[in-house]
Amino acid sequence: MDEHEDQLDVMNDGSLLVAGQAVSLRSLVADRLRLAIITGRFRPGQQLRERELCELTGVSRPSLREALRVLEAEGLISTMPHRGPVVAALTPDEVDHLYALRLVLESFAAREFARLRRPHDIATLQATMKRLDDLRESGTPLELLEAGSAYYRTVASGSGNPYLAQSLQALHNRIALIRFISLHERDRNRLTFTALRAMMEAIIAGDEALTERLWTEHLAAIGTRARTIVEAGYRLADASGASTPSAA
Amino acid sequence: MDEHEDQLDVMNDGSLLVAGQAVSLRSLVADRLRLAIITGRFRPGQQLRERELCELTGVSRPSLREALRVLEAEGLISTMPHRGPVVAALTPDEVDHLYALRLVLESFAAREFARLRRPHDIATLQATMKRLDDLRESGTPLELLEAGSAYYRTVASGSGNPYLAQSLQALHNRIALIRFISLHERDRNRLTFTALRAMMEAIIAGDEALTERLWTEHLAAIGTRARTIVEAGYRLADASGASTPSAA
DNA sequence: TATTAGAAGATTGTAGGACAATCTTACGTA
DNA sequence: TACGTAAGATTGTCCTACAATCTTCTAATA
Repeated sequence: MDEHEDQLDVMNDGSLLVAGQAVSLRSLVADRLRLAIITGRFRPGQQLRERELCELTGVSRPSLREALRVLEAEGLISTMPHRGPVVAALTPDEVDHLYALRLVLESFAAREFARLRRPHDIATLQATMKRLDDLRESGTPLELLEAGSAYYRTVASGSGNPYLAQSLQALHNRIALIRFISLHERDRNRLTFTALRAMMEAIIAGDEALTERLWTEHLAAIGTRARTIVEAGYRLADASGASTPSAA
Repeated sequence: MDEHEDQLDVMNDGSLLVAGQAVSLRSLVADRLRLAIITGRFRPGQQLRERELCELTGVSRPSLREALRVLEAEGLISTMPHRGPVVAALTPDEVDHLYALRLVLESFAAREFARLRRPHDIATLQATMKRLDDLRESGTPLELLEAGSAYYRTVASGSGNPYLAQSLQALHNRIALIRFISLHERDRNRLTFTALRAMMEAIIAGDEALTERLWTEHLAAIGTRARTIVEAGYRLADASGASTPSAA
């Protein structure tokens, strides 16, 4: 049987380009800078100088500037007329707005996922959940960040709507640093693991109503936490409140 | 120390820039190219050559290329590795996905608008509706496009969520050409006028459920029309079906 | 001490050229 | 006649260098 529909591995991560040379330099630069912002190497509000970035990345200014335009369009940096690029810093209210938008987009994606129930997406979602379980005890925050991003990315992809997935990817990039900071709290992570598993099961069961309810609860919880982190200046604020699960 | 955080009347509309010089050249170039794409001067699928664009806009290649990156991030053009920028051309399925996303975002914005009912936004919405009424008989398609965009932009702004408004703006830019083509049909425009008025009244009345229902019906109607236009190759296809109002 | 003027630094916009990759076209051979 | 190959041309990409403008720091003076 000539079953060639296998492999090709097109569903690895996200953008797959045919061969090794089909990726432009500015894309690589944008990826590097995006990662630096997401992981907090460049702090929110920090002034970026093109000269330094050129030395750090090893590319020329035109390439760097084109990469900066991409990041600017994604909302990760903002450029003032003659003051250079600045790493975007969110206010608590902006976090609320972002999470409100995320709830609308992501719960819709999850519901569509639960409605379509495409086998391949289900398998991928289970694989990302297994990856999360493997990291549960000994995973670093960066590993957890990437595994969680894979989970949410799979949900977005499972909606079958590429534009929805693209919007969610951009939104997640904007809040990735907050998530990264939050992932340093291991006890809260356990609650998130439980929620993600329940959400996955609701999707696989095709229960759209339950999916929406669980997603709303989950986002309310982590949205509140995100606001707290930003209010503390993008740092873990070891709130005096000991351990109120507060899933609402 | 010196904390003068008094208001500077920054909340007029959206982005307020101090004087006339605070806009970069690449922004102007991006605006010009965006308008050319939206109004169909550059047809979907058309190959764009940087050299020609440099001559048309009168700017150097670096500035032009930075503008192209902005448009690429907005989804208005796509750049293949060594084949230059191409004006994005939507497939019928992509139109369906875009309108599905638009329904999610815009109906949420309208519901938030109806919930908040901020007087300033209500006044602006009424003004845009009046502008539409004034253009009802003698407005050109381009004038109608801009007036309709102002209506939808006001709805998005009325949600109070700037990120939601920004996402909707980008989405509207992608479908503007389809709307522009559709606006050449005067008889269909009347139906749209009626729908827009009803939707405005539902918002002002604060009736979120009615707002959602009307928005769903409206987007279903124009989404079907949009798909038809794309199927006809971005042209009015004078469908044989005479005049089924089809508000469902 | 407060205000203003000047200079230094940085960013932006622009120009030109070199290098690499791809597409087209013409020619030779089977 | 059809096909494969090679050369030319076009296009895209990247780099260096320079002019113009704005910000900001510093210093001098009222």
